[in-house]
Amino acid sequence: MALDEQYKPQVIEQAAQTFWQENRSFEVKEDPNREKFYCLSMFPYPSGRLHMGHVRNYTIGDVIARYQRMTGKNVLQPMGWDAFGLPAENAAMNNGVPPAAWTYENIAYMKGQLKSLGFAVDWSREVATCTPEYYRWNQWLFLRMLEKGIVYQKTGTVNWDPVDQTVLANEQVIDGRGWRTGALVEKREIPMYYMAITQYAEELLADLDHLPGWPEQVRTMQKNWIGKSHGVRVGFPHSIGEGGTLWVFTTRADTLMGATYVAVAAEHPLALHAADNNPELAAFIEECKRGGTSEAELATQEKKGMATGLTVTHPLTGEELPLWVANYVLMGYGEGAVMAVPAHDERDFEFANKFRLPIKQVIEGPEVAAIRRSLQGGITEHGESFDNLRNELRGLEFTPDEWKLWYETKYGTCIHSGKYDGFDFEQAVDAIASDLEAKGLGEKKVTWRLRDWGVSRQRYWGTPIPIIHCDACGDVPVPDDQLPVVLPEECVPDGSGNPLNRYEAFRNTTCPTCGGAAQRETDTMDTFVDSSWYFFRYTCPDATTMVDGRAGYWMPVDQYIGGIEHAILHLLYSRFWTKVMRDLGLTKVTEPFANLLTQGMVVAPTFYREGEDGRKQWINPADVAVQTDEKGRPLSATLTADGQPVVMGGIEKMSKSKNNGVDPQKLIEQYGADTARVFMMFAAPPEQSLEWNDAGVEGAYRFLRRVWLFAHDHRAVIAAGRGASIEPSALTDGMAGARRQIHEILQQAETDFGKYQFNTVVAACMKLMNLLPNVPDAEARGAVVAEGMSILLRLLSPIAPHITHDLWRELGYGDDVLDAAWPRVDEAALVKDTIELVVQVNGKVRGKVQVPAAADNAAVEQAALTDETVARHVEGKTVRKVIVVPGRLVNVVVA
RNA sequence: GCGAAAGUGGCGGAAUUGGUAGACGCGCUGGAUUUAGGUUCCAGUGGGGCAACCCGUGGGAGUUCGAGUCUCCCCUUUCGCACCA
Repeated sequence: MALDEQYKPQVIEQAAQTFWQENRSFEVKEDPNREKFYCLSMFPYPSGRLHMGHVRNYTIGDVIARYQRMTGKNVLQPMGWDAFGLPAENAAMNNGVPPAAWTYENIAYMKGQLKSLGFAVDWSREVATCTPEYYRWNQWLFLRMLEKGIVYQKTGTVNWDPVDQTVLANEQVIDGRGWRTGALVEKREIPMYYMAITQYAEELLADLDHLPGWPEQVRTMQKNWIGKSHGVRVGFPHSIGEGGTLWVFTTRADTLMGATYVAVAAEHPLALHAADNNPELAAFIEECKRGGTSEAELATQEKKGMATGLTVTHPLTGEELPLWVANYVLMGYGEGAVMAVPAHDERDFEFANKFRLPIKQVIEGPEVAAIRRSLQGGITEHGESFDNLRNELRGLEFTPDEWKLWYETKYGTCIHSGKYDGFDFEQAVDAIASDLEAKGLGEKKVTWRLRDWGVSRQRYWGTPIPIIHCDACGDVPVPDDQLPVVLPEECVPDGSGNPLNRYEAFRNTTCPTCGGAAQRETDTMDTFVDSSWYFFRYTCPDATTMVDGRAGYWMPVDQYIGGIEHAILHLLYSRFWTKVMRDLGLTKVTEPFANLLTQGMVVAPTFYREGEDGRKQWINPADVAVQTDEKGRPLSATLTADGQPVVMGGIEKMSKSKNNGVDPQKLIEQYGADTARVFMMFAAPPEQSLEWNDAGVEGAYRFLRRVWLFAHDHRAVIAAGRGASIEPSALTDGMAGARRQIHEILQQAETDFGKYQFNTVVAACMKLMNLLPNVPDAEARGAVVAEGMSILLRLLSPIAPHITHDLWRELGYGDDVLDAAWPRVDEAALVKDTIELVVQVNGKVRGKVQVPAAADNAAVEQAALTDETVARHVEGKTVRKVIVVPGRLVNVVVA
């Protein structure tokens, strides 16, 4: 007994976890007679240790899984490892250990960490993507997609480090330079395999409307990413080289009459042709190749361009338009060429303004017409009349604001457009498209922003692409009976290219078709392939095919939980793979994730000192003391070790680079898993970012200890009251009031649980805990306290499973709170005789009145007007109307 | 640059979705217990004012009897941008 009275999380958590393990509490089987619930958290990359983001993600998932189980569902919650990827290669370069050994070691350690958090995971279904048993199905499906024409080959642009002679990931390019060598990175075109996700663009877009369980913002982001746009393909005839037509795509064909030049990407064939006898242009094109390939980098770089000296012909006016090469036009996007309408496109305007290209207004909307009227006869900042200005544009430089004032009109009426004058957007597009079509120089067209998915990676630690290159037979798919193509696990990358290229035993093979000597493809697959279907494999991890019938029971995932940073790529690729699998007859589901919860980041304060070289040295918050004023406002911070000041760097995402991480392991050792879980659920709602706070952790611990101590102090009371039936009408007013509050809190908690708003669920549990010691010492106290405690334990059990597991048994409620029935509100406990109404005068609160719950509006009005303060504010004024919101408030409108 | 969000006390956040702004927790202040530190317990805590009251949800306008919530403009911060996962 004496030992019991202290809250010792390490002891009870160990005992609870042993109980679950011995009883195989979380291993589940398909049961067609029970409603299933597939609860899935995004699997971790085995980086070495869990970070707080993991802990938060898996705690949210675990709370949902345990809650759904208590509502009676057959709940599957699996776990596995996204085990291929770049960090393993980087680790190998640093410490000489092969990526495989490093990865498996990390998995073993992190699995132990996950177990110590008490997650209700069915570990018998564990999957690691770096095992041949898993990735053989990446290869198998790749080959099926190749057969169906969904996988194909073409060239793609990569970041090339000329010193290390290797391809770099975008992450490895810093300010246009290789992260290890510091060399200027170049763009390089290499052959790659692609997955034709654009074949599914229409369906991927349309099905977003059938995902009501996804956050609106994620659906919008995906919609914009897919980017369906209706426009016109326009041809500009030219006589460059052997002559031909330069094609562009535009969504604004109504502005075609305002096109004043045409720009192509540096890699465009016409640009290359023009450069043949123009060294200056050739140098410029070379310059455009510098820098990385990421869209953000390309879009924010300074706009550069150079005239080719060549022209193309405007398809409608016959006018000759200058042909430019511009770094803001991308070869891999659309036609690699654009028509430029500086008057009605901000980027074109900026470019035209810089290079003094003509600007021709062809659209006028109501806003601009109004400005024109106001300026009529007036003088602009440039000292010229508006109409003169338009004629003089060629010689003037404009600020973007000036341009906006005169020309920015989204949609309007065509002007200066010959036969199209007076047409609106739709009429102009229709007329121009049909005129172009008649000349064979254009037609209406739908285009997509979405591009096909390049899956080839020039890296070692990934799924080998199952292709064999034979001099005689070409590129030959590896036959199914030779799968998997097993990745050798002993290589150690050194930063210069893919070690598989030098690994003869892997590379050299025989051609499956002719039997002659041949070479394996050494590129591996993008790791997004691994994560695009792992949720299928969990349902049948030992299947001898890619998936089997068990997937039919569990899929789709009922609740998917993961970081918002995956809102587009991972989720889109997974949706695509699921549809491909469906078309191959492997599944009936068309969307993998019915409901999606995108959790926020874990952030923490940062501190630093500036070194002599001006570099910031980041100091861990654990080593810093913050001084506050008497209201608790932070004033300054000092390093605990030397007492000298450090700079407060603001709140940032927990990261190694800012040295503001908190190690979950230390937290668990100090306070236990339940405290960690309660704090994480309490400090913020799941979708918002969560600010780490050591004092807040203490608060969570204090709360759990109070629960523990109260339960132990009131064992006898609870034992006596447990199971006793409560007759609401026989309770004293005080007791009925206490019981009503308990059920009101339960009602609120129920709603919040349904919304997955766990921070207020914890708040509800705290309120219950504050209430229970104050239940009046009267008849039926034991029964009410026992009821309240059983509600508290059940509400809390998904969040703090260990302490509630222990207390549920200790207090004699049952064997296992895991399968206890979810608490239900007793409507009879909620009944009130009188209610309090707020009385406002002209919208300001002036008083409160008690009225019978059944009072009608007239009686309520009467009561409101007799309130002393209200009467004072109404006195001498005319009551215009009285608004009564039943059960809420009365608003007296006076004048 | 493009796309998507967020902004409420000293801090994390709450607000039945248009109806009492600040639940719950942290911090802070005062008190009790303790040899002391810690723990625990009690009280207070948006700002101003003796008070009546006034002000207050990033800034500015608007709709409404009533706006943190709806509409428009602006500012700031965060996430994603196709080879980090």
